[in-house]
Amino acid sequence: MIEDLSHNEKLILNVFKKSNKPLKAYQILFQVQKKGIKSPTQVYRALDKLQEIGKVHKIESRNSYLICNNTDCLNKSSVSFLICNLCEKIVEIEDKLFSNHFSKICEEFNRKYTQHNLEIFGTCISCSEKK
Amino acid sequence: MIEDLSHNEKLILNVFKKSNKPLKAYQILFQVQKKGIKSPTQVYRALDKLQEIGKVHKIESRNSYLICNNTDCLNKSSVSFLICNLCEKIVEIEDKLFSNHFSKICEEFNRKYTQHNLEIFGTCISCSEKK
DNA sequence: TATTGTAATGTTATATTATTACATAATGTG
DNA sequence: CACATTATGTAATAATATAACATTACAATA
Repeated sequence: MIEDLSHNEKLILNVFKKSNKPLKAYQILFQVQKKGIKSPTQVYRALDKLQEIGKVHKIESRNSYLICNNTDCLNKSSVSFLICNLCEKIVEIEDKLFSNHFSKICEEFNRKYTQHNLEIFGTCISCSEKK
Repeated sequence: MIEDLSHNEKLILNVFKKSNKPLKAYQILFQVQKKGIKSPTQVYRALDKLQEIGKVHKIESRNSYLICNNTDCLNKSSVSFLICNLCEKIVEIEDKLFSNHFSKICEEFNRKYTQHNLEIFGTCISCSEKK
């Protein structure tokens, strides 16, 4: 629940809401320094919490973080993204299907599925048209 | 072709061959310091090349690198891994199927698939049995 | 309201991962 | 050999992330 976010957590969530783009931890830090947050630790703490509750996801290959606009994101820890290889625009995909599919794959390899991280790179329509 | 790897590239590929586990750049650096390699730059350069030719893949969520044992890996830039969430054992999955599937998803979103990065987390059999 | 326990914050330092920029050496080709 | 190209070496620094510990805020309850 967003209501019980702490002061710092709300601050940083707001930075995401305003930008609606993937952000890096130190970009966020620079944004909130005006508001009194001084150290990376504080940012990373908030990011951790926001990730735990599924409001923010990390894009591993980019070391960046993206707000989740799904009202109640299923992807607490599992995430699937489409990333444009040219302009870096990123879209999150909802994915019950993926989880089921990946669970089966895990079974084949004698593993118990817990979560996944999927990044699909491709050229978005506007970048395709620019050529 | 492995034959036309440079001296440093071969050195570092050998470190992977000996360990056969995911390695971090600075772990590699410590290993090869005996052999005269002194700086991270040198390691990262070799890693870049090894990744380009598909002999090594990066595991983004771990900032680590893994040798690819497929004789001629299809996954030059696309990779799919199973990662044990407990012991961190990692297995690479070959995946023509994935690429096809992800291409279709890209089409649905008006994108042209280029590559992907998939990390499926799950508990491996030996970790399951330990409980 | 005083006490006390917990969660949140603040602060400093440092670890880890990766790149830039530039200098030097080695190697192949005309 | 001369020259271009590729590989190496070297130093500095940027970018990302965590550890450790001090302080404050705040709610529960005696």
